Amino acid sequence: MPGRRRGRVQNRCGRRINRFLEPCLLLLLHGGESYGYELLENLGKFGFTENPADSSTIYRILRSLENRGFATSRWAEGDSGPARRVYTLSTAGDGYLLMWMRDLEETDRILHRFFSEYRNHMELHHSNDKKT
Amino acid sequence: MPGRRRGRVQNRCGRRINRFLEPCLLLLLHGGESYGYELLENLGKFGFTENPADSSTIYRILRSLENRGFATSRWAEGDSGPARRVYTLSTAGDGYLLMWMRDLEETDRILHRFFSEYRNHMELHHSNDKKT
DNA sequence: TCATCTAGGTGCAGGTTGCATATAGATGAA
DNA sequence: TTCATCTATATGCAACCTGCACCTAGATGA
Repeated sequence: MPGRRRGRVQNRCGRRINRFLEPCLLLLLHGGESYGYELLENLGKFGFTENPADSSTIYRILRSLENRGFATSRWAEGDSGPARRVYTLSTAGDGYLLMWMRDLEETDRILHRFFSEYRNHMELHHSNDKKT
Repeated sequence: MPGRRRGRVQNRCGRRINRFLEPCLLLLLHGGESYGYELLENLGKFGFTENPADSSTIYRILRSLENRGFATSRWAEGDSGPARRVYTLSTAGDGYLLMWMRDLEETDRILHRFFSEYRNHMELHHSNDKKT
């Protein structure tokens, strides 16, 4: 239910973490230069298989990474098909990925704090059920 | 850096999970009826201490829970201070909390898939460093 | 010639959220 | 009495994020 939309259901597909596509792209680019279309296909690693990521979001994130100095881009011809805008991660980009990693670890702690509260609460709740 | 805003830094404080305040409020309300101002204070359980949640968000979520039939509200006088709008979770609300729980567990899986990819990649990366 | 694939991109609308601000009753100190 | 402060709820706005629809255009092969 979270993420419903008027008329049609929004394709949120597990992307419940804000801007999660960004660290995924950073990690892929850390493995070597690449371009939008290829990155889109490699996102399967992160679970974007059933519900693939939207290409517009990817292109926008890549541009914003470049604007903030986390990557550089150049046009390159491939073996086939149209020219590609190939992105390379900068040193600042490496640092940014590390920052994202720490941020996501913090998110994980918050999540598990919630799980702990949930279990704790439900145990009390059920033991109260038995008493009454 | 994620979550920056023009001019000032946005207080995103690790709340990177979409609508995370909602399941927190649901869990608190599952423990018994309560009202906005009190809920705001009890959110500390979930790690909203250093950067407390914004009250406007809480009041909006409570209203939306009521609009969707997940809670009911009534005005009640307290021992002191102005009247309070007291919310009670409905049966549908219990189910909604359960749904949120499953959703967050899925989020956790996605998160750990990323961590696994990250560690995997960094190991390869470092072993390549040694070779060259 | 034309459909299809590859590749990159824009515009828009809907949803989420933090900040500023408004309102108002209750409380206690000056 | 006046006034600051606490308690309590609420609205408007702007920024941000994202999915969907749609567009352009080169390459490829039937």
